[in-house]
Order: sequence, then structure tokens, then C-alpha cells
Amino acid sequence: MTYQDLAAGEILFHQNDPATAIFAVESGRVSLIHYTEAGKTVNHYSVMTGEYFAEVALFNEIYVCTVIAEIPSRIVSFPKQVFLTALAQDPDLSTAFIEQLARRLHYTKLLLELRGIRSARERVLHYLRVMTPPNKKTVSLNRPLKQIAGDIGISPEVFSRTLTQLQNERLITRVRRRITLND
Amino acid sequence: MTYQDLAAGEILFHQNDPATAIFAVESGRVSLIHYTEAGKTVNHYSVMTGEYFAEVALFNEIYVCTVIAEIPSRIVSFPKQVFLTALAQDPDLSTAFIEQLARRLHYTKLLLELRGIRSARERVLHYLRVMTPPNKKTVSLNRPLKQIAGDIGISPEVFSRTLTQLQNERLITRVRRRITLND
DNA sequence: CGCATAGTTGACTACGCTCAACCCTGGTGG
DNA sequence: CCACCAGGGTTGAGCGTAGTCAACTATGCG
Repeated sequence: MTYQDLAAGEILFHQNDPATAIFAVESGRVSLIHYTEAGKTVNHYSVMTGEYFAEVALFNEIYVCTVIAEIPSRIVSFPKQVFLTALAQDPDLSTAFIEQLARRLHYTKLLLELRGIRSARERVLHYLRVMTPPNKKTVSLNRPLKQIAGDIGISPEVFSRTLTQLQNERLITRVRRRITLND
Repeated sequence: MTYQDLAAGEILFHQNDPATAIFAVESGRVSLIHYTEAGKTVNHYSVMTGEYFAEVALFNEIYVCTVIAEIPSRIVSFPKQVFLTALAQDPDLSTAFIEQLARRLHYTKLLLELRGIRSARERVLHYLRVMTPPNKKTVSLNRPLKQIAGDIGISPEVFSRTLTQLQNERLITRVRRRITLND
């Protein structure tokens, strides 16, 4: 397990490089980029602080994308074989890793579902309902609203507007980042 | 590990039921539905043949959604504790399960990425590039453009317009449903 | 007491949706 | 062989909503 500091624009690894490690962002933000035959970039998403990436590299011979730092970032890397044998030998670790993957998969699917909804109003309502813990009515959004807006797929401004609109309609009650649903 | 056959409309389990198992669809299709406090459904996506679902139930006390069969379906269920202890005791199984989760997470993220692209133009380009077989430049869309538009998440009209626009810009060449990329 | 960052609000723009008419192709029957 | 029809596909016009840019406020931190 080693640390690497990347400057903005610095490349961590290239698509088709042999896959040797799995990574996590300790601080900063990196972008995953996909190249086609023609050399055009077709796909990128950003990985934020605290997230793993290149998990799929554990099971592939080569990386399927190129990773570049968007802003100065500190990256933790775990050599692939070390990580795999650790997983095989330590049931607690592998269970914990499975749990992380399962939760992230679940969350990602929810986001995908969200993207099918056109209206910002409905999308935000849907998001709030989904994020509210079972049997509770209040959810506290403990991340910058910017980021949440990004997850939902709308601009921060519209997110802000929509929240105040919903509050005016008495559909939600809001105190800072604690939001209560009044169904 | 047991099998269950569901008729169309039959319910496998309800939201808030104690989580006792993890499932896979052997044949058919089931729908995952989310209920709010007020009883309104807020979320659903479909699980196709060959896919696991309720993985997150492994780590939760209760199910977070209700599962209903859309069409007659055969479901395989693995009791939660059995599956968890099997994972802990069998490194090969846990590694295989991790691999599945990692791949599905990756694929889901790709779909999410596509939906995240605002501009119809860029979204269509991205889609075409992703759909084009490796080492080829031509893709043939052998389904009604309507359906494809639905997959991409834009209206058929806009899809049509966008294709002709791209053709005018010489970015693509189009003969009926065969499309060639001119990067 | 500033400074940086997050969040809010306003004005304007632009893009995609909707509805509608039209075109084109393939199939069917007279 | 043509007339008709149905469906997918294309194009046009107008509208609405979310994005953008900008100014401003609030909050947290040194």
C-alpha cells in the first residue's frame, strides 16, 4: 500500500496498461477516461474523495480506462496480488469489501433510475424519498449540495431553487441540511 | 438454495420484511418497487434473467424494496446466513462474487455516465461510439429508432434530428440504419 | 477581521419536449 | 399494376424548463 500525489492534469495510468493495482482517492478528484479506436474520448466520470476505483482491474489483465487527476490529488494504491490474496485470506476483509461494492452498486442503480425522471422537481423528490432511512421522515445531507446536485444530475442552482420551492409548497421542511418529508 | 416459481403479479417479498435471503432471476423478469411513508411508489427497476438482486439485503436487517414478478418467473434464493458463511469460508466463492459485483458496478456506471451527458448531440455520439464493435467503424442499429431513442433517454424526434445533423457535419455517414463514424 | 467556499437568487438563454403535419417504405388486396 | 393503408421516420413551430452567468449572502476558518 503506497501513496502517490498527483498534480492537476497528471496521469495515474493509461488505458491498456497492465493492471497492477487497485486505488482509492484519499483527497482530490480524478477523472476516468475512455478512448475509442479513433482516439476520441468517449466516456469519463469523476471519482471523489473516499471512493475506490479500478476495482474491475482486479479481474482484468489491463486497465480499461485512463485516469487523470482533475485537481491535485492524493491516491492510495494497493497492489493487485496483495489485495487479492488479502481478500482470500481474510474473510472479514472480503466481507467488508463485498458490502462496500453491494452498497455502491445499489446506490449507483438508484442514481441511474433517477436519471430517467425529466422534471427537476420530481427528481429531487424521488431522491429525497430514496435517501430517507426506512421508517424515518428526516434525511440529513452531509455533503455539499453541489455534489448532491451532481449526483442527481441537475445544476446546484436548480437544486437550491427546487428545495426552496418544495419548502414553499410545504412538501418538505428544511433546517440547513436536515430535510423532513411531509407526505 | 431453493427455487420458487412466481406468477405474473405475484410478490416475492415486501419492503421492511426481515431480510433472510439473496436472490437471482433464473427466468422471467421481476420489478423492484420502493414505497414511501405515504404509500406511494417512488422507484422501480427491472431485474432480468441471470441477474442477482437484493445483494444489499446481505448487510441490512430488512429489505429496502418490494419485489413483484412482471411475468411468470423462476427465482433462486440463497438464505442470507448460508450465503454469508459460505462467502467467509470459501475464498474462491467470495472472489467470484466480488468479481460479479465489480463488473456490474462498472457496467452500471457506464450507463449512468451516458445519462449524465446533457447534450443530445454528445449523447448520441457517445452511444454510437460505445455501440460500435471494437476495430470497426460501422454499427448497424437493428431495432426501431424509437426504442433506441428510449434507451438513450431522448425523444425519437430529437434522435432523428440529431442523426441528420451529425450527417450534415460529416461526422457520420448513414445508410438506413447502418451508421459509419468518420472521426 | 478578512478570506474562501458554499449556497441563494435573479435574468436570460438554449435546448429538448410536445404536438402536428408530412414523407417514405413495405405489405395487402382489388 | 395500382390504390390504399399502416408504421416508422422526418421536419416544422412553439413552449417550457433547466442551464448559465452573475451578483449577492451566509458560513466557516485562519
